[in-house]
Amino acid sequence: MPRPSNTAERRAQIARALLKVMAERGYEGASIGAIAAAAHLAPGLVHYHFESKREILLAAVALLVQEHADRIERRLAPAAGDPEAELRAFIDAHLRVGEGADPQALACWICVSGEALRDAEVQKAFAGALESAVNRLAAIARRGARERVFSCARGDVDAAAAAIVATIQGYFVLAATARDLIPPGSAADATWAMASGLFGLSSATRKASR
Amino acid sequence: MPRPSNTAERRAQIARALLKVMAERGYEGASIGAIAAAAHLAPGLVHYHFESKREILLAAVALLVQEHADRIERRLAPAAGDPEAELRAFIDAHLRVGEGADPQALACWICVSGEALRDAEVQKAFAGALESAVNRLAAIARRGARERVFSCARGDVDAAAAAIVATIQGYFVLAATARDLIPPGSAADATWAMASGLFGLSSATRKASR
Amino acid sequence: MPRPSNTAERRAQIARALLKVMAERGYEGASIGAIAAAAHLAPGLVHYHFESKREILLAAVALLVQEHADRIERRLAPAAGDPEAELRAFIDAHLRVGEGADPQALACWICVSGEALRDAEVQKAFAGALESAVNRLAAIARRGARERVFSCARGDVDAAAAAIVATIQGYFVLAATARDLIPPGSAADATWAMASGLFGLSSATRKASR
Amino acid sequence: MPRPSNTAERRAQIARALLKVMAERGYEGASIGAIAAAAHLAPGLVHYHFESKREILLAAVALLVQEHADRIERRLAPAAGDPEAELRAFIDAHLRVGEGADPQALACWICVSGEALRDAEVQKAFAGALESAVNRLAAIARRGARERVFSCARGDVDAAAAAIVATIQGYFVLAATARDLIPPGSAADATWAMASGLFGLSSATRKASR
DNA sequence: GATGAATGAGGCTTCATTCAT
DNA sequence: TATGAATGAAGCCTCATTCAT
Repeated sequence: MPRPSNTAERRAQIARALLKVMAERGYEGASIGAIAAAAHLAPGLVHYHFESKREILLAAVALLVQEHADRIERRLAPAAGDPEAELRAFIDAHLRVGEGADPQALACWICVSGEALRDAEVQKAFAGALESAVNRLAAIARRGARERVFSCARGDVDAAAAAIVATIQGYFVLAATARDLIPPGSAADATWAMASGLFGLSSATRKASR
Repeated sequence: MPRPSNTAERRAQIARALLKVMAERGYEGASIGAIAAAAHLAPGLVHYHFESKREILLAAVALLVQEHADRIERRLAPAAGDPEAELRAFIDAHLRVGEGADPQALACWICVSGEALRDAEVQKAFAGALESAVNRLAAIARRGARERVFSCARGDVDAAAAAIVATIQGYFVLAATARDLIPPGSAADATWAMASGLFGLSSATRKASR
Repeated sequence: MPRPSNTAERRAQIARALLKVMAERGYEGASIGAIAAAAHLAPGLVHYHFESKREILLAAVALLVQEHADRIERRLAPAAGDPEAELRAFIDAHLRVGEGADPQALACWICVSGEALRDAEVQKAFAGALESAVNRLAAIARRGARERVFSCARGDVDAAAAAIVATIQGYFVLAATARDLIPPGSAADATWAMASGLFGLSSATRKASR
Repeated sequence: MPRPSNTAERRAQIARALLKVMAERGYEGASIGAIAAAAHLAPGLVHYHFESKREILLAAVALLVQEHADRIERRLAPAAGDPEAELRAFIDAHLRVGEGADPQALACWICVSGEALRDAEVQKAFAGALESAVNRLAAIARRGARERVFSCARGDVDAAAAAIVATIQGYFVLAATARDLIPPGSAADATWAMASGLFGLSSATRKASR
């Protein structure tokens, strides 16, 4: 009678430990030993639950992406149905809180972007997360266009969505590496102003922001 | 008969080799041996010219930053005096060519952002480069505001400049990790549209772009 | 099912291997690889049980000192209670056997004295061993003085003890580096004669020696 | 017309630099670069004047030995002709000043004893120096015996001389590694007392010491 | 003689991974 | 499942030595 498997929790525990260590030492710097220590596990156990260090990274990225997505959706929910409010919520969810919140996730996100350059699987997960964001934004934009709230040429929606995601991503990098360059509290507002430029929102609407 | 020192060139040679290797293997993955090989030098020579691997990184970052700055200035020169043209040139210099150009530099830039998280010196250099960009942009914006080309609240100039730099930085990340998300050729235009939103450029002006 | 730790034995095994290698190649010359080989272990294992090479040295010194102390005490036991016999036993234990015995320990002792110059911890252990010897001798001398066997000014006891220890230490060096200078079998006798000079032992007593 | 050779001075300069560096880093720790720096020379020059690092060591040992011998002879000169005074001068020359004097030479001496274990040439030089000391002492002792100042069995002279040299050597080690064990100023006196034991000097004579 | 660059071997250490228990 | 030991491959760095100038 095999004891009930706890592999799932263990895996999450280990993946989370990697995020913790990776945030301050990077992926290469996160040794199995350090990960095990952070997870309060014996080193040998790590390779019982994961084939390789890379597998842990993949699990960690999945965790990171999932938790981020969940958070965004939670923030988006109240604004459901109102494109402008949704757009604003989307931006705020990323930058109003995200600006200072969870520096660990921020650091990991940067690390992951680096690993994505060299690991196809990581790249896929990372790009997938970005794509989801773009798609989410594009959906909002399309609805806004349909409802005449946004004025955006059909074909430009994807470009616009990508631009906003790029801005958010760029703010992440700045926040993590050159925070002083961002006037406090300006990220979300400036992004909103930029989005206004993209979607032809009126000045009036823009002023109303925040 | 003192031999003429060739340390300066050697250092540049080695730093450039690091950029080459780092682009495809990351900083940690760029072993001294690999760097030496890429520079066509004996391994031992690397540590003759550099105290440590980290020193090479610092030199490489300096090189990267300097060459980037030079390129930008070259692109900005023709537009000197015309704020709108300068802004456009600034964006184009980063995203029109940069989009596909020099993937090596792009990858290195991402790597460096990651190292900046853990190394104060790298962080300083990286943040310094971003700050230069922000300052350059802010100067353009201030002039534009003074000349009534841009409408931008005094205090928002820095925020606006940071926002544009963030967007560019974000496009770099997307270009390196999720290129498919960027409709070809859209980066510069979308950024211009966003900048228009920030600086209150009229539709008319916007259409004229590119 | 925690595996029973064998670290203690392994550490001793490795420390002993260091002594072995150090005896013929010196401390610097004792590479981790050579130590591992002498201990019949994989190289990587050495650093599993020791933080650094220096830690091995410290353990080895402790071992060396302990084993030496044990040997001395064993030799001293039969003479317990008779100051003169104890003094003689102390000298013989170091020089009668020590003269030719265990050249490995002898060489290591010299090496350690050298390392003590540069490593505070080693110095502490080395000086501690010497101090123990001095104290042991001083205790014997004090008792001898109390019992009127030795005539020794109160304050000179420590100086006398140190002098004898110095002589022994000096013989070690000579034995290891210039054996020919020591007429065979003369070390213990000459030291005894010198001790007699220090403690005012009568000629008669002196002739009785050995 | 070749420029006049300065090799001799250069060699001495380099050998002396080795002594300086070796005193604080040991022989292995004295890299050619460090030696060159200490000698204010370019690294490449060292191997122009010496075949190998080992050659420098041999030269340095010779220097050390020679300078020591010179110093001793200078100290011995005033006492020439009086065996007891010579003996005392010999001891004082080594321990009265030597106790605290020239810690660099002291450290080097310990280092050299260690190298002597592994290098036949060094061993020869080191043992030679000790032998000279023993012979010098033995000559003094023989004369003292002839003049009835010392009472020392014919055959024991060499053993006695070796014993005194051993004591001195041992004091060197103690002075360098466990100075606290030597009551200040006691080394020479205690050695003299020991020598008295060896040479049957009367109490009266002993008290006159110092 | 002198200089600074070049070479390549080797050392300490870290680490992902495997394994016996 | 879990543990701690074991393995061996690199990696960074130091260094004696050689060389071109």
